[in-house]
Amino acid sequence: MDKCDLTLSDTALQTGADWLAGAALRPTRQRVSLAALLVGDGRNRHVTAESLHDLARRAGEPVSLATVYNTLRAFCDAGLMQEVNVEGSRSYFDTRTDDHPHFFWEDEARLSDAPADQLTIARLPDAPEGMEVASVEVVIRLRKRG
Amino acid sequence: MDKCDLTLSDTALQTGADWLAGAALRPTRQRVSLAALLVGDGRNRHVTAESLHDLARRAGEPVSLATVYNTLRAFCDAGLMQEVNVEGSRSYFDTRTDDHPHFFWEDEARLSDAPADQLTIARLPDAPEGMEVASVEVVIRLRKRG
DNA sequence: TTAAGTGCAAATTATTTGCAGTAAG
DNA sequence: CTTACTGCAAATAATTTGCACTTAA
Repeated sequence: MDKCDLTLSDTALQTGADWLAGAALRPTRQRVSLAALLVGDGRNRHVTAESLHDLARRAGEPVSLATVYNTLRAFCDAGLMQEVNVEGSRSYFDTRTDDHPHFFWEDEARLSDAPADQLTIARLPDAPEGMEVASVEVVIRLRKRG
Repeated sequence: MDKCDLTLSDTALQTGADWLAGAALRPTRQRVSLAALLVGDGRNRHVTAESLHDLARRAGEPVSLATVYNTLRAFCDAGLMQEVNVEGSRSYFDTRTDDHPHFFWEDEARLSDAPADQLTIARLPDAPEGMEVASVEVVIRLRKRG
């Protein structure tokens, strides 16, 4: 309930563990912590390795940065998350895995979901001969009005 | 005429120089060469720093990799090109500067324009309060059918 | 002449990997 | 037990930067 609570609730940890189990990933302490931070409240989350590492540290669940990288990679490989390309340098990861549009807040370098029901692609270019569409990424870049 | 010609034609160099002049960029030998390689034939081109560096070397117009990076950055700042985010690591640069869809050929790590007239976005999410849409990036990822 | 551009090498940033120790099945 | 995971430190990859030299205006 308390959004500033520093420790993960048991329900959050359980949700995280279930999420891992669904992908047959070994539920180590680190993975369960990260999973709980990512999906513990049932909402989608957008993180970078760095931001998730910070979240974990602040929740009192320390995990090495290398493990955060490896874990995010593992979660993506397992189909639990997807990588979103918005910025040349950093990589962003999203707990929602279907094709949906994103807002990228340029001044904060933050990524969030854009309301998918407000996006209508009436026509999409055909895939060239012998190719198929793997995914369609839509990123709406935002800046402060002024 | 010869698509395998190793040296830049005078017309290509002239086109490149004009392109620079349009943005009030000092036409150094290196910049004119790179500009000629990018827009010399009047068509859009999608490059990475590495690929453009290779192109220059093969055209007998050697430019240091650092200068290629600095120059691409300068061209973007001047509004002559735009950066396109498709892959976490590498940055891609496009000589076409309006919002238009891209194909990203995953197996070749190659970027190309998708036919813009075949994309129709009937509805786009509203920008959140106090924000405005800076750009809309659409990347269609392609893989071999199979 | 002078401010800007170039090239090298060194620095930075994001990410991955080797390997010894630790823990899950 | 055995194989996979973790964490550190070192390696890698893409890009940027400091600085002495060169060049366009």
